Amino acid sequence: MPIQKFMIRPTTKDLAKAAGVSRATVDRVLNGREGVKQKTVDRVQQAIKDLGFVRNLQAANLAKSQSYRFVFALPQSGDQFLEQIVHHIDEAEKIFSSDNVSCDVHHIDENDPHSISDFLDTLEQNDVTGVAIMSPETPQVRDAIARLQDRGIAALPFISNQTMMDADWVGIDNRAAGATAALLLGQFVGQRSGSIMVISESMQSRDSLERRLGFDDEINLNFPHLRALPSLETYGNDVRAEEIIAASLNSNPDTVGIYVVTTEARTPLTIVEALEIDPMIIKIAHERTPFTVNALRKKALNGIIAQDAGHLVRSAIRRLKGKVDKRQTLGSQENIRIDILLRTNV
Amino acid sequence: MPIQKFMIRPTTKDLAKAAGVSRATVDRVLNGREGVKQKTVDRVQQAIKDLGFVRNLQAANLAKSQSYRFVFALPQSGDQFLEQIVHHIDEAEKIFSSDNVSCDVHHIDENDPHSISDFLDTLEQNDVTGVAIMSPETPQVRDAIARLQDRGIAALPFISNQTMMDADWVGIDNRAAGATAALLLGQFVGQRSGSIMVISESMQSRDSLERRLGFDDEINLNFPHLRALPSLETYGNDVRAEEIIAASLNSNPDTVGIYVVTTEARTPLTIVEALEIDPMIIKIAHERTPFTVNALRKKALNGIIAQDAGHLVRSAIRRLKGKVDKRQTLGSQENIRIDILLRTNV
DNA sequence: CTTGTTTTGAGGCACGTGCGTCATTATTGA
DNA sequence: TCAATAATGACGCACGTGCCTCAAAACAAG
Repeated sequence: MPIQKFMIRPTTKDLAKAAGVSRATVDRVLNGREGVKQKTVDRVQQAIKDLGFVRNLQAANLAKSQSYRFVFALPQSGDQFLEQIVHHIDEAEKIFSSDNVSCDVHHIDENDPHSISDFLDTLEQNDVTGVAIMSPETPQVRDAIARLQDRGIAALPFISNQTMMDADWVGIDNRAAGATAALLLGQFVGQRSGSIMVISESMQSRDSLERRLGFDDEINLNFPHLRALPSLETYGNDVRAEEIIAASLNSNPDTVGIYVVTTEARTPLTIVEALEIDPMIIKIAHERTPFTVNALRKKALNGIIAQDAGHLVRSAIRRLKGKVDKRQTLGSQENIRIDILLRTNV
Repeated sequence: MPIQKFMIRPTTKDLAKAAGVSRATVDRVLNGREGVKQKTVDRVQQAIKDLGFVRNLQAANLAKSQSYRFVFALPQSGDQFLEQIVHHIDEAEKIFSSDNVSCDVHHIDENDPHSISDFLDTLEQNDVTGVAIMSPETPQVRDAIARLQDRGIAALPFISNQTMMDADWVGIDNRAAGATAALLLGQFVGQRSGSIMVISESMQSRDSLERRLGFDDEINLNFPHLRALPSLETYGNDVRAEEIIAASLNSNPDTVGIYVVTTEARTPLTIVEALEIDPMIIKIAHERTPFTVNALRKKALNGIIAQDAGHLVRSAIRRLKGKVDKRQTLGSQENIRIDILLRTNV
């Protein structure tokens, strides 16, 4: 017979029998209640090992009428990437509804660490089981996250990393993303040599900095004939953006590539397009949005370095759920890949 | 208050009250048992709509002690890609164990449609709830799949497509994958013009054919200075492979790129490497395996077009489960992306 | 020994659904 | 109208776990 029979999972009843105790005692051990002799605890633990017992989460949640209420604390910008995120949160809520997961989005002012901290402090364990926080790293936010966890609320840095929780966050390695942008741009430029314009909304954010670092490393190491110019910072000001981009093109007529570091690529790319520059100049931007996809299709953009918004959201939910259930989530599916999007695979 | 209260999901009890019937009748309607007047059915359905009732799958599975036993029917080749798939099946089994999912792998002879069909015919609903089938398209297999479904066993074409189930399969659009390979190769080659060698184990398989079609379309349309040579078919024979590759390089000294269509890139790439050809020749292959990743790292390969093996497996499981539960799985997470892997984002 | 304390067992209810049985009511046909 | 049939209700058990109470047993200290 080629097919193995399905192994019936042992229940707490089986455990009790194997350990020679009652179900009540097994229950006390499993749920860490006190009043059990160490010797008895050991016997039960041994039985758990021997039988390979894993408790039935569904049944447990049913009994507890446990439900998972997660909050995504996101910046309030009108950014298209953020819109995608919100869209995928709605979609994920449907997918996870059968696991009793519900999600809410709460917009925070990413420039006001105090208000973020205040908001996080208002959350109660009764209302919220976990929070995914997309916010720049500040001491206030860091402390608020620590307080959340003390109150028994799961917390997870989301997309924007927080140094203190190195392994425990959801997002891509921005340094590698920058390097990928550089490699793609460098290869697409080919043997031509010249300057590369680097545009960012601001170099204050950790994400932009890391991307830039990775970008420079790769260019310097593998494309010595290319020269990455200092970052042009738009500060979200369209007039300023237009001025500095035009000025840069003027003073660097050998520009062969443009790299938009920032999430919001709309402004810089629209400006670049209006300037009607040489179509041979290679243009790379980040994040898949309706705008960037359209730009790619009409060849106004040569490549997009992206992180899958849906995957980010679902991974965050799974990891928050994992924290609540005190399970460890499995690595390979939570690893967010750096996607390269071209015309043919968007 | 920024956070919405969690909506308590209505139960069958609520349904019964709302429809003015007993829980038994609600149950009869929900599970499609007969002996209920149409008028009553309608009233219950209306109540389902009104309350937005969705049955609690966990509780239902608990009551039925339902478990999902899936079989992956895979070719028996020693292919590294297939090894990855098997590895991810093991991993996925852990991830899905809390959903009562167990998976088995069964190797089939992909060249013997009869034995495949025989194997599928032996499966009983009691032993197996669903099958993911990776096999070339033949009438025998198609019919066996139809018989499976008649017997109430979910079936899903896996990676290898079957025309008859257009939308209902797990895998990538191979035509787009071929086009992506072409676009990447074309862009990497740059302004140089010349020939492109195309290597495949065999052009019999639908996958290879579709990739080749997509590849040619893209090259012809957007890279007129490049010429894709006729496919070199190795038939899995290493000696032959070496001969035809060397011969091709000899007669096409203007070769600027090499595209390995087949899943198993090891043989052709090893041969190419041994020939010590011009390192400027761009080399693109398919699928992420230890070999291709290593080749990418040491720059023996410029890019990989891949489909995420873990994602393929998990998607197959989710979709099989969806069929069994008679739910529709949500699109965006089941869409298998065409990954582009470079040195920096493997 | 007794007393007090800790540890354990027995049992029950709950969660939401599936699936029985049996009795009761509504509807139909003659 | 009466019997036959169809439709429905009332009720109970099951699934595996959490959590509670109360009593029984084991143990410690005096």
